[in-house]
Amino acid sequence: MKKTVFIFGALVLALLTLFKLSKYSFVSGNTSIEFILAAIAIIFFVIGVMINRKVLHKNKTSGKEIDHKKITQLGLSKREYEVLCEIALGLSNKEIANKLFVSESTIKTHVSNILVKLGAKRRTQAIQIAKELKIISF
Amino acid sequence: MKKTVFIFGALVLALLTLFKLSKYSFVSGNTSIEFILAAIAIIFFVIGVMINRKVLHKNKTSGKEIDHKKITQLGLSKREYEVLCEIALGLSNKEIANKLFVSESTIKTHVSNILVKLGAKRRTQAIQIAKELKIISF
DNA sequence: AAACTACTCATACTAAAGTATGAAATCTTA
DNA sequence: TAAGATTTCATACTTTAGTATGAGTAGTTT
Repeated sequence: MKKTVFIFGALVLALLTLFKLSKYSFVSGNTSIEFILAAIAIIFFVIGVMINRKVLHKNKTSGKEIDHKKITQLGLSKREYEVLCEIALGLSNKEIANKLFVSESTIKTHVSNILVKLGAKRRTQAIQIAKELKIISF
Repeated sequence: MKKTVFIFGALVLALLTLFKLSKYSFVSGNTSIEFILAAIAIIFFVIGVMINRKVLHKNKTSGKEIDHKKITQLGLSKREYEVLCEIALGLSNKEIANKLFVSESTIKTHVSNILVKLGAKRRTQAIQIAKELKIISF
C-alpha cells in the first residue's frame, strides 16, 4: 500500500514537472515540442510497465518463491533439502548418490529422515507435500 | 514476433499522430497543451501496461492450463491418465487400486505403460515429465 | 573437554515398484 | 461380424525404495 501511494505521488510529480517544462520551453523556444512529447511518452510507458509488473507480481507467487523459514521449521538440514530437490527432479537414490558424490546408503538415510520430517510415506508424497509447503520450486 | 512488430508499428503511428495533433492545436490555439500531454501520458501508460501483460502472460502458463492434445499425442488412454494424476498426488499403487476399485496388478500394468509412453524410468520422473509437458495440474 | 548436530557409511531386512508374459472381457470401428 | 484398442487380472520375477540399527568423523556449542 505504501509503495502504491509512493508511485502515484511520483507519477503526479512527474506530470506537473513536465507541464512546467513544456511551458518553459514553449516560451523560450529552445526545446522542440517533439522532444517533450517523446519524453512524456517514454516516461509514462515505463511507469505503466513498472506498475503492471508490481500488480502481477503478487499473483505470481505460486510455484516460484521458496519459503525458507518453513524449511528450518521442519528441521530439514542443508543436505536433506538438497536431496529433496533431487527427488523432485525424478532421480533415483543411486543417481542422487552419484550426483552428490556420496554412497547410496547415505541417500537412503537422508530420504528416510526427509519422509519423517515431512510426514510422508513415500517420496512421491514428499514431493506433493513439499509443493504445498512452497519449499521447492516447480 | 509478428505481434511485436505490429505493436511497435502501432506505437510509432500513435506517436506521429500525436505530433501532428499537437502542432495543429498549437497553431489553432483551441486545445490546451496540457490536454495533449495528458493524452500522450495516458495512451503510453496503457500501452506499457498492455505490452507488459502480454510478455508476462507467456511465463504464467506454468501449472494452470492442461495440454489435452499432448495427452492424446502420447497415446495415453483415459484410465492411464487417471492413474498418472493419482501418481502425481503421491499415492501408492495399492492406494490407487482402492481409489479406482481395481486390483493392484492392474495399476502396475497401467503404470508400466505410462512410464513407456512418457519415456520415464520411475514414477517420480514421470511426474516431472508430465509437468514439463503441461499435461497435469500442479 | 563434553555434548550436540550434521553428515557419512554399512548391513540386513521388509515393502513397494516395476517388468514380462499371458489371457479374458468389453467396447469401438471398419 | 471381425479387427483393434482398452481395461482388467494374475503369476513370477527383478529392481528400487524404505526401515532399523549401529557407528565413525567433523564441526559447533556449552
